[in-house]
Amino acid sequence: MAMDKVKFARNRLKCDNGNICAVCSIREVSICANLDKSELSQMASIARNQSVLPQQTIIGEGEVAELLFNITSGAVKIYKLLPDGRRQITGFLFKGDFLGIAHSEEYAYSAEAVSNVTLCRLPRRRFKALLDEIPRLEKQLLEVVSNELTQAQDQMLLLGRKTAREKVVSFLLSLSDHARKGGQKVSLISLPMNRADIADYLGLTTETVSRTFTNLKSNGAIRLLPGNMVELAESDKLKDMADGS
Amino acid sequence: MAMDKVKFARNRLKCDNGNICAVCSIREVSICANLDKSELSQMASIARNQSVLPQQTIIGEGEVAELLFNITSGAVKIYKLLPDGRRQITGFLFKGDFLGIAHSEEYAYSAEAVSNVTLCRLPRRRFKALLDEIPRLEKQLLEVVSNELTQAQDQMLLLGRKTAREKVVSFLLSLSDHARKGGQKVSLISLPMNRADIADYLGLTTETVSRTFTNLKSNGAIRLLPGNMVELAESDKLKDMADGS
DNA sequence: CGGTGCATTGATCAGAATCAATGATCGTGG
DNA sequence: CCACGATCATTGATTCTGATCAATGCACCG
Repeated sequence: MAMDKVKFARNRLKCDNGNICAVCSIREVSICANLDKSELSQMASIARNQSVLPQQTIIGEGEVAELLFNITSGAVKIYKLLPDGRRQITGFLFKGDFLGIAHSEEYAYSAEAVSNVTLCRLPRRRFKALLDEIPRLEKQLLEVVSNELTQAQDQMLLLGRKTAREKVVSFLLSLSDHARKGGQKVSLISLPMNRADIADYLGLTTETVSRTFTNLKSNGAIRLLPGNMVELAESDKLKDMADGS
Repeated sequence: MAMDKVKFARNRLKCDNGNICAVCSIREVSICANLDKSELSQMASIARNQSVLPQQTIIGEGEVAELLFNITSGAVKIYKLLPDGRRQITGFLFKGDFLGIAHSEEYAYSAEAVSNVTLCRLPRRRFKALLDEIPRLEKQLLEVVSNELTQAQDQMLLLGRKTAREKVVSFLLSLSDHARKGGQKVSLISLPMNRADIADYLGLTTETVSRTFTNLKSNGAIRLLPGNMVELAESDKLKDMADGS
């Protein structure tokens, strides 16, 4: 029965890490997509699972980058700080996202768990060595980083040129889009992060985020539901609001 | 004499593209760094030189990405537009920078020459094929893209959380830093782009950029010289101004 | 010499920040 | 189970930074 299976898997994990990648639920949406069995077992040999509680720091900007992570569940925020404490969240990461890529020896940003998070942890040196052995892995990584760059450029447009309302609507739509890719309902999304996080992601204050939500609510564009859920109106109308057209 | 050499090179270029990479002046600062002779000749076999006048469009957002470019001289701006014409310049590119990387089939941004520009043009399909043959090239590309991502995150911090003055000073310092890497004087930098470009890069208006320059000038932080040159004061003081500390 | 495009400066406005208070939610312990 | 406190979200009043509108100045070029 199911219980036994789980127990068996756990036991195997303790003494032998061999198949954690083979049974990984997020493999096909992660950097490990398209790897064959032997490549997966190479990955498994350097990978370890790890749990992180909300608010806990995963990596710190400027620290020596000894570990890389693949997010297997939960939400993570990555951010940069100014000396006086001003913060810019440069991204929210979810299951399947890769964390800690650094071309330099140090992390370029900090990362903190937003919700309960589980991670697949990889020593950087060994991962880099694997890149030489598994060309496909390097290709996947290049694709991941290119995607992140494109997203970063979209976010620059948002930060530099959009109004508060456009920023908030764009944010909600990007979460909705993310839910769509995960096969979930697109009109009902969850906001695991608090207002301060949203504000620091959009270059606003918590008060402005809150007022904008209220305003969108009274327009019938959204509904705020219990449990940090938001219901979106027809997305065509919202899509127009997101870029001012 | 020198004249004959140039003529000879030009003639070779017409009938045989063989050594354009071998003699490329920006090779070591570009994606072609660290390639061996045979790899360079593979690159050369698909590369063509191209000149672009100021203000000319090089690629357009949304177009099918058939070409990639390596900038061999001059300055290029890349940008994204909102439907109503608002513009965010996401980067200025200079010699050695790579242009047109797109994980999708379409360019994610537009690019336009700021000054006279010379390019090394590569058909995307053939370049992608080369990536499979030359692992080192893929490594270089990954490094380039990772670097751009890090820069993009810095720029997000700037756009979302810095004041007008901090933005302008950060911009000047980044140009100075770029000059330093190019082995030029760091206290005397050139601004090939106009005020509107700077504004659209920093998420400001031309008026605010202009006022901020005037203000920095009267503080003795900078001097505006003829020929779009700017002289910077001691960079320690400026570095503090760039992040509000 | 005039004209065109770009930069600067001035006056005013507006959107978002800041300062301040209140309200809602959740977890904890009595 | 309820009361309390802590944390987070919302709302209000006011301020301020940077945008907008408008005019002038400057340099380069035919």
